[in-house]
Amino acid sequence: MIMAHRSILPTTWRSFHLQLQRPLGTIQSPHLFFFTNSFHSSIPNSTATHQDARLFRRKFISVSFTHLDDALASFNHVIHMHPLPSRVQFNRFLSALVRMKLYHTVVSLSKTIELLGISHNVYSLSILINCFCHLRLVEFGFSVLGKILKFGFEPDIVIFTTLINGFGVKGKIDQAVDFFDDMVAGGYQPDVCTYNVIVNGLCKFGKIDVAIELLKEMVERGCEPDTATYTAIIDALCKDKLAVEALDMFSQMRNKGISPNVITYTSLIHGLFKLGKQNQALALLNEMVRNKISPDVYTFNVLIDILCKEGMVFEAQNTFKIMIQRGVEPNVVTYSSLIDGLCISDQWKESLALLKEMVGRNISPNVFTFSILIDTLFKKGLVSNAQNVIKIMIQRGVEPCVVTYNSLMDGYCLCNQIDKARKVFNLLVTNGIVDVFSYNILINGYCNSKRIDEAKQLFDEMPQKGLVPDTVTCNTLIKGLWQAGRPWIAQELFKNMCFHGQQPDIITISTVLDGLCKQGDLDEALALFKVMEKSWLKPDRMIYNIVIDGMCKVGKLNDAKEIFSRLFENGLQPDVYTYTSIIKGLSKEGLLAEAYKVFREMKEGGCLPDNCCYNVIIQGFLRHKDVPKASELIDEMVDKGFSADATTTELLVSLLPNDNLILRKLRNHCEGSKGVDVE
DNA sequence: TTAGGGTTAG
Repeated sequence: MIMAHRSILPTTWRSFHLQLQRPLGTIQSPHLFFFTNSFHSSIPNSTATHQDARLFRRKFISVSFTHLDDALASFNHVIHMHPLPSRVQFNRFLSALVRMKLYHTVVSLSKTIELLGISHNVYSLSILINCFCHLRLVEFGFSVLGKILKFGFEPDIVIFTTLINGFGVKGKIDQAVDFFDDMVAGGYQPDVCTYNVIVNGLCKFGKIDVAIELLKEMVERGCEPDTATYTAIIDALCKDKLAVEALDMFSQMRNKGISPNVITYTSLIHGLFKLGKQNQALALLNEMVRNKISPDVYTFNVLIDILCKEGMVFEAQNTFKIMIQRGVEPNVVTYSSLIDGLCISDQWKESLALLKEMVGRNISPNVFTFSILIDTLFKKGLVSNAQNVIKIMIQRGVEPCVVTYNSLMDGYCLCNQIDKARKVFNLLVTNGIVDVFSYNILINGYCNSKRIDEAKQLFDEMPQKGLVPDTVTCNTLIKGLWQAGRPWIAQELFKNMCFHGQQPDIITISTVLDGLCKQGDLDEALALFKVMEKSWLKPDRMIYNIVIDGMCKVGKLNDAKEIFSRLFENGLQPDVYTYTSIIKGLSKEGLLAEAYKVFREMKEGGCLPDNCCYNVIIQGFLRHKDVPKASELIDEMVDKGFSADATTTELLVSLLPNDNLILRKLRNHCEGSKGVDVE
């Protein structure tokens, strides 16, 4: 869908770039830290001057840092100074780290601050709860709540909202709702943030309908929804591919006088792009800029990623330049998307240069960045390079995840080291992180190595691991089973797959259809073909050819003719295989005149007979003892540089004396072309 | 000085 509109994209993108390049009046100045390694210039040391110390203190108090290293340098300075910053100042500092999503760091520094003798207050404990919740450690958050109660502090709605969110982050939406109800029963009035946490939890859990109901109820309960409420729902609708509903919700919020912000626009733009609605997405982007809402790092990341996935890396790089010109600092996501784009378009050297650049700018590659690189290396067959990158990744403290290991498995399978892939797979099982992708890769590996029993065994064990085979799993195994000569099991699997609402791909269907035709199960094949014609997955020429050939082989010529005419109705053109099947079918039934007519007419349809087609028609005439017509066609065939196949030769030998002129001609031709043995 | 919504890999 996205590809279909590609031709209109560049012009529209140029106009967007021009829009963005215009000054908005409120453009932020670029962060100085972006171009310098601020960490090294600010490491505390014994020679630091009194002026330096004042600078660090000021930096700490004004929380003017953009990187972890920079923040830590400030922190390490102030904790050695007298007097120590106040609890309020430490809390401001920790809050800044929370905004940078540095939750682990906050937990660790909180302990340090406490050890310095700075006692907690309700805000610092609230910050700590928030960090535990974001780290999916809601239970730790509750133990901090215990501490709050022990200290005699009164927990407020902010703390309860944070804990409700903690359940939501872990996907425990029922517990989130229970806790919300307990809180209301305890006399606490939820505010818009509390509702938003529940709405977002419901959305993330796939319960968008319930979230929309809650949106309506909020008003009745005296709490007006805000931009964040609508944005959470709009984003969920987009991710559920419900673009119309998302746009409807967008107008609904504006009609209520609730203004969309950069997050709302980014969600919608992202969703519309993903759904192939480029024009609408670009219109919104322009509208957003017109409304003086500046695209931020998330917006630019969405644009860069979409451009990269469209293969428009050059445009993505331009967008990256504009982003920097506008003072929006790229992050690990920006770089990962660009690296991915460069890898996709085979610009391997450029992607490594970009990796170097990001490290130089103090942006650490994460598990996504490494996985992109590793996957590309494996797909290029550079196994040892990929293994080296995994080592580097581990050395840098980035833990490989199931995606990384799946790439490793796929790499081993690609170079026929299936047993090594199995070892990795077993490791994933032991660690409880094996997923459907892991199974798909290994099943495919076993199928390609002709170890179909192991492939089937893996497929059968998936439910025990709590995994449901997906379309790829089924398609892979069906093809494997068929190639391994197990058509019945493959057919059964195919039926189960359709029964469970999974969509087989066209290759799987053609494999199954071909098998059914070869078994002579034409009724089943025809039924499947008819279902396909009515479905979204329209039969292609290969599918038509399989069915027409099957019908012709069993003499169902009327059915074959009907399907042949439908091929044109569906905007497809027959090829030489289609004609050959029909000619063969007609000849077999003794309808030589008709077969010959089709043979001559196919040229008019822009399709020339090939070697096989000539042999088929010649065999038809020979089988019906029409030697003059056969010899006329043999002459024509030889003149065109084709030769007789084994069956034609066999028929000729049985029909004609050994020194026949036609045979001699064929023999001479075949000796010249070292083709078929005519003796 | 404490809470909520948007971005990257197979």
